[in-house]
Amino acid sequence: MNKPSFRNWQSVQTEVLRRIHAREWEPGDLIPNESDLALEFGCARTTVNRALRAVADSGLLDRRRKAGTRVAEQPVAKATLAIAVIRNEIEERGQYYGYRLITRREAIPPLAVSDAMKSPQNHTLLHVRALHLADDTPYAFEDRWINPKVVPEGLAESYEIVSANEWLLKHAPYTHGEIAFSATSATSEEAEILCCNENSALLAIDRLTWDGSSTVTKVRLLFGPRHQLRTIL
Amino acid sequence: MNKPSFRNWQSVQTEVLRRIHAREWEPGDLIPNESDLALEFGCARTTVNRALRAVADSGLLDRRRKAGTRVAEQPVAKATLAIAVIRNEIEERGQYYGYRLITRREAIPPLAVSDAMKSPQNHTLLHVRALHLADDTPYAFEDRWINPKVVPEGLAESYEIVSANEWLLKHAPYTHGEIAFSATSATSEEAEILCCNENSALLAIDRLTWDGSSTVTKVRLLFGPRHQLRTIL
DNA sequence: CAGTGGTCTAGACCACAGG
DNA sequence: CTGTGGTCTAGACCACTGG
Repeated sequence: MNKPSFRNWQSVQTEVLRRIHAREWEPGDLIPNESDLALEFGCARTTVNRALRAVADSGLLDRRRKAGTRVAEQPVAKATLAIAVIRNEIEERGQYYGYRLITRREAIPPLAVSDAMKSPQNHTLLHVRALHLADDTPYAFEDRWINPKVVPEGLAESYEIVSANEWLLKHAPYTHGEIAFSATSATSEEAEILCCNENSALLAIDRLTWDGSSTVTKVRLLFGPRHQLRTIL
Repeated sequence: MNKPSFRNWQSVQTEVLRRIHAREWEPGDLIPNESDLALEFGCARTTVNRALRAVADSGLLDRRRKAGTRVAEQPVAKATLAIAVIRNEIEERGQYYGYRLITRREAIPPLAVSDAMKSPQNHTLLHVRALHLADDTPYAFEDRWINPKVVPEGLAESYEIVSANEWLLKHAPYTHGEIAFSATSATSEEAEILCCNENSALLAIDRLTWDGSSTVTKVRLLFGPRHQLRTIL
């Protein structure tokens, strides 16, 4: 029985995944080190490294210097959600995108918001609320606070044609952010905006983005009933 | 003005991110090719490649052979959610994990389930329902269907002590899966189980896992009101 | 201290797709 | 057809950390 040769890191990865799946390497097992595998696979250690790194990133292997590489006992599934501009999201489904500005004003935010944005309590922020539609049906309600200290040009924008969602992505760079998914009951106002029943269960996405140590914007997106966020594992 | 030298791919990545953030390279711009950057940065092309690949993975660059590398016009934020075993999730918060089996029986699933699992309509599956608790408070309701054709050993397990969530991860390998997040109103039964009000908005996670071309299991996890899934961008 | 993974290098060949 | 990114190689040094 000949050893097949592995010419690229993807094929090495496939073989590694096969061994894990076939329980040739069982959960908790220490697998051979990179040099040995390189020898066995007939390729350079770099190639083995690339493959093992990819598998480790997916959560199936635990790697530690000196301790070696082990098959994870309880692999942590990682679901990656792509959060695109809402317009693209809708158009990629082949639907017609619509947008309607609801309100736009400068205001002192509620405590929960100024708090989360670490903004002084009496400080005015730009508050924009708008509706995104797919094929003329309400799709998502966007409720956003923008920090004019960080994005002063944002005050000059009306957000009547271009949504804040899109405008900010183009004009307000950010370094990092947080995102949270939750469920909430539609208030009567939200129900009216989204054309659903009051107390319908809505999927909410809250995002807070930072540019260095300043908060750029905080947004809550409410999706219509039965909306799903899907991805593969 | 000296050119600082970049000794590792992380520092190259940092510099690339800085240029994008500082708009030295604007959205849509074609950036220099790898060889030129390697020259400029005083490192090997491999190192530049590694750095650019990392940035591209995060969505800030678009790379195409021959066409070169461009700064993304509308970077797609990618939120990666780690879906761990519920017990670990709770224990990592420093809470006490509890588990209670609600029902366990072999049954013919409703059409929606047999359909999604691509199982023959009259085929019996194992149906397990259980509650996960954090500090004796209901945390998540697990409603699961298991395919005994794929996991026959699963029929011998009582799931009274070890949750199906945990048992399957250890004993039923899978190759791929789908996951969906949504919001739903608590039925009266769900409300009773989770100790919340009927019609409360609950966060639901639906997972379907495959082993090759066979469905292993389909599970719906319902989390108590106000539960959030959080991650960083 | 010594073994492991992490990374760098210089050079090479290749696959792909733009013009 | 040609320039770009994608990858491989062999060898080297380094950083971390387990024993």
